[in-house]
Amino acid sequence: METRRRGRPPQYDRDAALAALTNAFWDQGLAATSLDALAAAAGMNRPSLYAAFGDKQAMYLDVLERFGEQACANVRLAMAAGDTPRTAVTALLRGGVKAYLAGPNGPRGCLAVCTATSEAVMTPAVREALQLVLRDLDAAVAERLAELGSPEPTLQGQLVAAVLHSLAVRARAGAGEAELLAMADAAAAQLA
Amino acid sequence: METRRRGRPPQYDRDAALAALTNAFWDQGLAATSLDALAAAAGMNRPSLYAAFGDKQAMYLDVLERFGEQACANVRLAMAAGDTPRTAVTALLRGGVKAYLAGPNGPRGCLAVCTATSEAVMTPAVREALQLVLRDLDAAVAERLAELGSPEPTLQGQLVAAVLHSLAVRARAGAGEAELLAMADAAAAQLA
DNA sequence: TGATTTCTGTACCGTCTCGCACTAAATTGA
DNA sequence: TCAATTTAGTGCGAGACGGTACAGAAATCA
Repeated sequence: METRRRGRPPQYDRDAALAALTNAFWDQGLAATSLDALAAAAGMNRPSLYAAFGDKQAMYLDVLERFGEQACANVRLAMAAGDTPRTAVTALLRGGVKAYLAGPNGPRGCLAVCTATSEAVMTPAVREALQLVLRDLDAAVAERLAELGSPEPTLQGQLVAAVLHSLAVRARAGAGEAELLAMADAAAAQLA
Repeated sequence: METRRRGRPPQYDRDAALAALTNAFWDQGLAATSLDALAAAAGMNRPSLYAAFGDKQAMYLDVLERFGEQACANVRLAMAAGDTPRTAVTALLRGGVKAYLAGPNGPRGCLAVCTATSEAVMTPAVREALQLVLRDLDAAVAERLAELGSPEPTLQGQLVAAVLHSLAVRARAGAGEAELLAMADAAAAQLA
């Protein structure tokens, strides 16, 4: 098992702290979330936060990258449930709606699309990280569509991901579940 | 002509100042744009900015509302060029790509989708204003599609607007023009 | 010509924010 | 048992930030 290290054992759990940081950034984005808010959310003092996760932007980039990985895993999981392009895309978009409507302070959509985009013009590291997340999401959708025999999975994957982007923005802007599900079903009917 | 008012005449031009505030908010969003940056952009002192436009959030909401109006006018103008749903949607999406790639500090997409979304969870006024902008955009697209004989213009309008949202986010994240135009054309081919 | 009105510009204020210095605490190892 | 190591916690400082008070400037009006 895990070898005990010298020195004072940390009181924080890294995964739990990252989850807490994710939640804080998901609600307010990078600029609007203070270090005090991040520290409070993680249950850590600021010096400990710095030692564990780096500066504020480094924390956000860490959160964004992990979020992208998790989002791709969710895409694969959701689309695995469908055995045709249509059923796979329906499952993906409907699952997206559910996820985007969740949040302790109200529907918060997708952390990447809904918060990283704002920082993208003036913060190259965020722009590049967001670009990677978007491309990985496109690729995950395209890959499953190819498996299911879609004739043009790359462009198709992009269009399906486009609907996900919009569903996320609309949910975060306050659109209702029925409206979002109707849009998801219409998109699946037309795109797959 | 315009009656001269008593007192010291203002040195700023309201429309020019609003345009400057729009540019500043478009690059960085609400939280990341400081008052000093806004004042510098508008060529005004902070007290004058406050007197003319209210507090920072009021400025942003003003900018967002006007942006939404202008965006709807742009949608109508772009779609008027098409005489079928397909040509109208193609013109709209291609025009959107051009607009989203512009910006003095790099591609900045759509001010509403790309910056207001981040603030939407924790700032009800921004969420509601964004919701209105999104709905007006949907309606503008749907209206023209109805004119051109689209069988289901409301849902269709939403899907086309969804592609616009995604194009904006992708442009701001650094996607290239060729890729965005290919996606725009594929979307027009499938949705109209 | 002075009063009144409206705007500009400087200074100021309180709070927030980021980041770090330093001490104390909690562990392992010699 | 004490040194070494690693982490937690408090306090600090400089600057940023949002916003306002107030004096001066520039106009109109009586």
